[in-house]
Amino acid sequence: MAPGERRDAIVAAALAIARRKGLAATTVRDVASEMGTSSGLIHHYFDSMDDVLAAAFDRAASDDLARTTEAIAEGTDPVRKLVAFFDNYSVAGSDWTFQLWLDAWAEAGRRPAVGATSERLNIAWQQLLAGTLKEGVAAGVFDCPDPDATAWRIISLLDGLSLQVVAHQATLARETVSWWIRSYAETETGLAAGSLG
Amino acid sequence: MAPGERRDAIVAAALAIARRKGLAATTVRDVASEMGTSSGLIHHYFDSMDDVLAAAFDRAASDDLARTTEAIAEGTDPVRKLVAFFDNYSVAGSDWTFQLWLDAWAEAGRRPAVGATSERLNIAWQQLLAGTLKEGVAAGVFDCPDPDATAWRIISLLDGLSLQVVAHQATLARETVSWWIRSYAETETGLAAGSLG
DNA sequence: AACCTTGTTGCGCGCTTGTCCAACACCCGA
DNA sequence: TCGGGTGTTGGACAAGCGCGCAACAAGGTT
Repeated sequence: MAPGERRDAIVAAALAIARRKGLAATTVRDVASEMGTSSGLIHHYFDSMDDVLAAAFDRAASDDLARTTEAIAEGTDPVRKLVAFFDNYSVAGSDWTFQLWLDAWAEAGRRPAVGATSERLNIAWQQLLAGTLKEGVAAGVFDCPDPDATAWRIISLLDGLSLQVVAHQATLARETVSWWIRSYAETETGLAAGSLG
Repeated sequence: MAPGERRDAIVAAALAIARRKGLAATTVRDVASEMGTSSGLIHHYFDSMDDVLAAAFDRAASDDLARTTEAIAEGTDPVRKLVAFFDNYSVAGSDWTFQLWLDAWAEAGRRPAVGATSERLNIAWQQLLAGTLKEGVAAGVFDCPDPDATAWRIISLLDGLSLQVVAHQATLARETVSWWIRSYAETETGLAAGSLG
């Protein structure tokens, strides 16, 4: 086994648990059990459990981001790209992935390392969307005076609504949220109602 | 000491700790130590720690809600009421109150009592805004086909943007967020640009 | 063959958590 | 004066945590 591969396996196992139980509830023994190894092994590759969890969150968000970036890169039609963005945004996947974001946002103000990671990834998501918008504007498909600001607003509305879906499961229906977001994005980009499905 | 007063003192102590360390990191012993009493006392007034944290969060958020409700009730002009709502929404006050919301959303999935409280208060805020919108519609000032849905969207955008301000302090400026929200509310209510200041 | 590095094990120490409980203090009505 | 709620204490408890450590396995170097 190549060096670093074992490390990756630990992160992957930690992530699997975290998606299932939440970041805070993921323990050294959980990870070891998931891998079928001993708990001491984890400490051989990581100085502390905090480091493992930070790496797991980083990877979860990075993976989602990479997958979404790829999905967007495939098409050429700006409208399709926008749809791909919404289909891949974190809450569209597992609820626990979004729960990871909730955990990160709550801890961001108190733990600098977590805050830096979540800020970096949040900005990366915003830039992905902003880039898509800019392409659409350049192609004459979107009418959007300030794509950067629009991207922040769309992502924030998405986060705010997703938050209700994940934290309070009965308050808002997932389909309703999806519909509202698409409508809002149409307004912000000057698309005709229903363009985003 | 009047009955219930001791209970309030526990809630106040728990709130003080929660603001300092976070809702999730607040322990029975922390609260007892803050009060200068024993840990057993907390369980004499509360069935579980979950209940204590829920009560602490409840108090912080309820205070904000009551203050905002009062501020809105003072005026008669729907536009002024809407402005009052934005001026009093939690992030407009102290960052630490909004930080408690972040904590509560993250903990909602793990602590049933906290989840129920945050859901209830979220809905209360939404209804306060929805009520204001409905009044405006009845008065012919707002043009808003579905005030309930609009209220959810405005609050979610507000939460999503506030989240960035509080969790990642350098990413978005508070004034920018305030401006975006007002613009969005104008769009949703058919008000002329700049009506909300 | 002897040795050292590296990977891995599994146990257990020390600590913290929420919860429970027996005991004590106090005060008010009988 | 007595009795019994009520408030309060402080510690015991089991469970769970991260972490360190002595020991063993295996392979490469000398």
